[in-house]
Amino acid sequence: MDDEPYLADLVATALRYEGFETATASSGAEAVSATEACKPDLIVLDVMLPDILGTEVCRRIRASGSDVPVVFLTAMDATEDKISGLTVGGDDYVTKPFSLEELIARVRAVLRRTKRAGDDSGTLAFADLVIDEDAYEVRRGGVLLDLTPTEFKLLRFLLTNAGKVMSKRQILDHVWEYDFGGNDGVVQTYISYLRRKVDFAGPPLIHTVPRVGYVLRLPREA
Amino acid sequence: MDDEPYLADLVATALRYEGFETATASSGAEAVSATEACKPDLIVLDVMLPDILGTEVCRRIRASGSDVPVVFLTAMDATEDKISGLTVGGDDYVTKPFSLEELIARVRAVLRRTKRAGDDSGTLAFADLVIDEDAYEVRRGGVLLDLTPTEFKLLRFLLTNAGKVMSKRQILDHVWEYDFGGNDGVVQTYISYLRRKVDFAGPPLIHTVPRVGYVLRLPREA
DNA sequence: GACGGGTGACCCGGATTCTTGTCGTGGACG
DNA sequence: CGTCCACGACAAGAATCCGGGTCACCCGTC
Repeated sequence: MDDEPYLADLVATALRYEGFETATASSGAEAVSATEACKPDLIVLDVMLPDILGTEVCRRIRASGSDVPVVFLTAMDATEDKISGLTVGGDDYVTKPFSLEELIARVRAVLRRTKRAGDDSGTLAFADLVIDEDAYEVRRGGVLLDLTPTEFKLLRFLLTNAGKVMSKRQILDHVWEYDFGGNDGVVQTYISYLRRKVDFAGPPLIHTVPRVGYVLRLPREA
Repeated sequence: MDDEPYLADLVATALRYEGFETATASSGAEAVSATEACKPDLIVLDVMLPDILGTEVCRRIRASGSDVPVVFLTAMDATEDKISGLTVGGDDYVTKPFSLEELIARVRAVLRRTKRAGDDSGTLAFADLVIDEDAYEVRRGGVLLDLTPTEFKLLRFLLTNAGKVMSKRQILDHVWEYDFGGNDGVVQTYISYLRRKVDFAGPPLIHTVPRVGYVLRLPREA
């Protein structure tokens, strides 16, 4: 499934954390056979594999008659990868280095799209806060908010974990790219940015739990 | 399982005390083989091991097809494992120095999450006292209490051991970090703080057993 | 070169933690 | 019955830690 072993584990763990069942493969050949054995609902596939290209893996899987959704992991610079990835039947791709939060959002989006449930419209909501993942839009009480990408991902993470206190470290691990080396002072800064935009009008939804972390939740009753 | 022998024993003892069955390994290689032999429900793994990195141990365990949950113990300053907690394929991580109480709470949380029970929502309760670990909230008879982190951990410890008298020493050993150097006068102080907040309204739940310790229990019938 | 997003450093004010000290209680013992 | 002592409750205070905000720098793009 991946060329860097720890990356496969990282992805698998993050997905398991979100309640998905996972299996990993360490080579393209293994990935093909594992797909036939496990009949997965979705495959996360690195383009760079030790034996063959991920795109080739995807082609073989398709050739075997499976239409399982595939999300590619691709190096940032490789613009060619993107093109070939989607043309070979991938459903989406994420460029490295990515954040776990980003990957999981894509996985959910693809699953949502392929399962024609239609009940879930690609929006997340909490109180009067609505996130449209497809349009990359956030509205508070109907008013469109102008967020930077990092702000958007941070808010989406807080929203998907609404009611749960997340530590700065957890936030850093999920929202920032997996090879980010900095400390978690950044999180404070971005919480500050978000508050300015999200809690500008209306009751505050982003709360600090001192020495523990941050939560998205309704304000306490007075 | 650990690089500092006494730490492994400390953790094992604490877990056994909580009713878990435990086995320890003193090196990474041993840990891998012991995992295959014992089929544990969960592994507590120190990142710094004498032979190989804990992350490598985790990788090998995963490679052998096991998806057993792993909780990492990691040094805070961690210049090495900048590749932070989740980045190594674990389900959760605790930074050293930690309190046993904290570690056990994490272990329970991971077990709760991985077992698709879903019925247990992460709350503990005794009488009209309810602790929500996700939201870091405590309520007495529905009224929200404002506790500091240390107060929270102390109350959680008393609650998980409701009805059992815990000595000041035990409390100190479980609630405070394992390398805490102070004396147990601090326990008295925090019991005092807790009483002021928890037993403020309603019958007292925190009781002193002179010369023995403290208990959380219902008041005696008059 | 200008611009905007992202990061890390800094300072301040306030909360939190831990220590110390005083006071009160209850039991032991002469 | 009086005294002493151990222990616990709590108050007060000092040191530390941490959150919030601001600001300056870096780096990419246009």
